[in-house]
Amino acid sequence: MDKVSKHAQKSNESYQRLMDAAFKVFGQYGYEKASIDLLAKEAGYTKGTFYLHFKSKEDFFLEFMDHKLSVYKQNFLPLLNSNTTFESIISQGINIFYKLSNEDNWIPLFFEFCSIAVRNENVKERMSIYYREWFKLICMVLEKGKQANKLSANLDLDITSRKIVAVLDGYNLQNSFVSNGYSLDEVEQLIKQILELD
Amino acid sequence: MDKVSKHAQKSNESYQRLMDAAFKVFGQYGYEKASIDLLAKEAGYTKGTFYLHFKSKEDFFLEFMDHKLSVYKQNFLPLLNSNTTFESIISQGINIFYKLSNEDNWIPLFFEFCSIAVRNENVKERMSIYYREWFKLICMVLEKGKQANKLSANLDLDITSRKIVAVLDGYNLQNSFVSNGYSLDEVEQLIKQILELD
Amino acid sequence: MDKVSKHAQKSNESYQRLMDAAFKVFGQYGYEKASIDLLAKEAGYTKGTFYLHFKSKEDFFLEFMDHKLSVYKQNFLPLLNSNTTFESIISQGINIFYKLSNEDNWIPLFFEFCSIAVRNENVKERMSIYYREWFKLICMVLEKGKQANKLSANLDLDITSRKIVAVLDGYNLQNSFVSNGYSLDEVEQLIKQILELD
Amino acid sequence: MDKVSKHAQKSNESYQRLMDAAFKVFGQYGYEKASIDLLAKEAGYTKGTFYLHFKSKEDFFLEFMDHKLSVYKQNFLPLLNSNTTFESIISQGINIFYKLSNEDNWIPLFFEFCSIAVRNENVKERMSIYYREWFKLICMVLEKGKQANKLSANLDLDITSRKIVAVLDGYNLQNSFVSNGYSLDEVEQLIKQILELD
DNA sequence: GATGAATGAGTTTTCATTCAT
DNA sequence: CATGAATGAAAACTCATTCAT
Repeated sequence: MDKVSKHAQKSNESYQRLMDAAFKVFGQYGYEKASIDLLAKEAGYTKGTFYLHFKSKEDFFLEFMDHKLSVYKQNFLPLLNSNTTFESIISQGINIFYKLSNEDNWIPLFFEFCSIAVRNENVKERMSIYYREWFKLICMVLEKGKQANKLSANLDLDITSRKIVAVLDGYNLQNSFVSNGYSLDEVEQLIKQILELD
Repeated sequence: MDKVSKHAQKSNESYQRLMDAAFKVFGQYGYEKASIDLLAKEAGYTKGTFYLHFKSKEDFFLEFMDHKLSVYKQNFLPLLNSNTTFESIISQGINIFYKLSNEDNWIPLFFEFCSIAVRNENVKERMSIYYREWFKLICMVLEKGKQANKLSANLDLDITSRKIVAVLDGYNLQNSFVSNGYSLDEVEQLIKQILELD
Repeated sequence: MDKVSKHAQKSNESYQRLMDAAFKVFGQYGYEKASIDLLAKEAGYTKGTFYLHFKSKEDFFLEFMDHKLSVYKQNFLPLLNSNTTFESIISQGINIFYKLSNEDNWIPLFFEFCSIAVRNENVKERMSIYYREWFKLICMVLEKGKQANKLSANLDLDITSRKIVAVLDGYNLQNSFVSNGYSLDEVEQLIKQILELD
Repeated sequence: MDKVSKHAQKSNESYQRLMDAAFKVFGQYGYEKASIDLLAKEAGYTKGTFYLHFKSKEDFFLEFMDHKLSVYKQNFLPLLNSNTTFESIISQGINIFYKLSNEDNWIPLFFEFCSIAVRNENVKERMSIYYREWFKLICMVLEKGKQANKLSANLDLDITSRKIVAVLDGYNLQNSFVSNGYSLDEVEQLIKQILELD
């Protein structure tokens, strides 16, 4: 293994470890209270290493956000190639959503994204992209439902996807603060009602 | 007069001015970046005066949150005594929600509440209370629908109120980041679908 | 003594002490290595107090420069109202210059001003003003020489004042690095040669 | 090969490139703000290479100073072997001085040397040597004037050379901050006055 | 020779909080 | 009631230097 690749490998490792640490630290402390010091220490490095990779805290946050939202969405891609029934795909989708939502730090992180986005155009832009991709992905899944004659040909997929996202976001919000809020079963039931599947 | 009894002084002018300033400053800068200096100056006072009324920034934030959420809910109380048709009450409610949501700083502030709540038990407790009261209020409205035979007697009001809140929250979230998201009409249509009014 | 004046008095005192500390600290360490920490400590305060009075290090430096250059020039004002012979006024002026130049920290500070001025437009602007006032003052003194028929009516005072300043600056520069450089007597002799007094 | 013998390696390409970079970078940013990173990059290398050649930033600066001042003086050596009239040699010297002074970065660098010298004995020592050599060189030129009977045999060359250097330094200082300061012609006129040539 | 990852001490700046007036 | 001077802890960011490759 030559010099170059050894250096590159080390660089990659520290980059990755900083990203991983960010998930934990930004989730746990929020953007403002997550210090670079803590972030770096959590990754097993010192501040200096952080600035070797990123030129500022905001820069890093943006990059981390891109990374995190991209990974988040990839979890849903298998739905597009699934061979099971449409109803089953819907259920699976909800389950994946549920699993991801319960990952430590994801919900706090998501609120952080929202909270910063309303004041920072760069972050807002990323949220916007994230939502659009979200809608598109759901539209693609719903399209399969139409092709399988499970959904009415009249159903406006754009609007429907937006409704579904609203219901899921609303569910997460509510469950963060109210124990014994409504259950996943009820989410599924509501989504099926929106899809006129029942 | 000790700090605790300060809660009783809500009629004070300085108290009110600080609350108003908080709505603006916390909304615009977020909790962490809103300095006491700025807060006090916005209210027309200096730091010293702030500490005359509140023992810490967190304390103040908590009291402000109580104040703000309480004022927020009061906007919906007229719905309970309204004499119009049930459908009209629903429409009115959605309109009030829409108007409040578009008030400057409300959405940023709400995200701030969420973002802090997931990490701070005191704030979380308040969010929890807020949501419960929200549910209760909607239940009371829906009860009128049942009495007017507009809603099925079988409809589980607890679950239904939760669904409605989710839809409204989800709508706000989405509209904060995606222009041309779904419209108020669609919200109303979806809520009516949930209520099986159509 | 009322509250206001007590507060104002304290404020004045800390401002003054910070200015005094600056003369010592900037002179001793130079702008870059003079930390706010040290500056404040030298004045008997902490960093926070510094930022109560000045919004940044650069801002402070500019204000300090104004202050210092203004005080510097005031030392020469008595020359304008002196009643002695023109030759004596010239000698006195050179002596004042000599005394000020040998004040601890003045020369280092002056080099600092020069060194920063070439890279910072704000500082350069101040240096430019300083020099122009310098020229003007010398012109006024020389004018007295003309009125007393000690100087040729043909002498161009603008050019002459510039030459004198150059000789004095050059003297200071040289004496900072070379011991046994040329003496004050020689400066006086050279200036008299420029003035065609000999 | 130890660090000390590095002085002998002045023919190295990397050495030369670092020296050239230093002229630019120290001139542009000043000693404190010129980072090794930038210095190395400007020379086409990386930090590591820098430390291969020099043991510290200060060390490098000292060596750079030696190098630069030595190159500076070499520009005047042709004057010693010139065959033209004494007056013409004087004019040539002033012109060389003028040309060098207007080289980008030279004046800022010179102020940097001064500014550091008053606080650093090593740097001061080099400035002292520089000035002494300067005086010596001028004395040698003036000696030619004496031999050609252009200068009075009574003229004290040591003192005269000091005066000339002061005038030149003063000219540079003044022209750095005041546009429309006195002109080269006036410098020449003043120097001739000092030499009693007029 | 040359690279660049990693460090850690140091720098400017902000800000919640206290307290004498 | 109200002020504002003073504090000190903590934050983002910089940079000379080292060293494994």
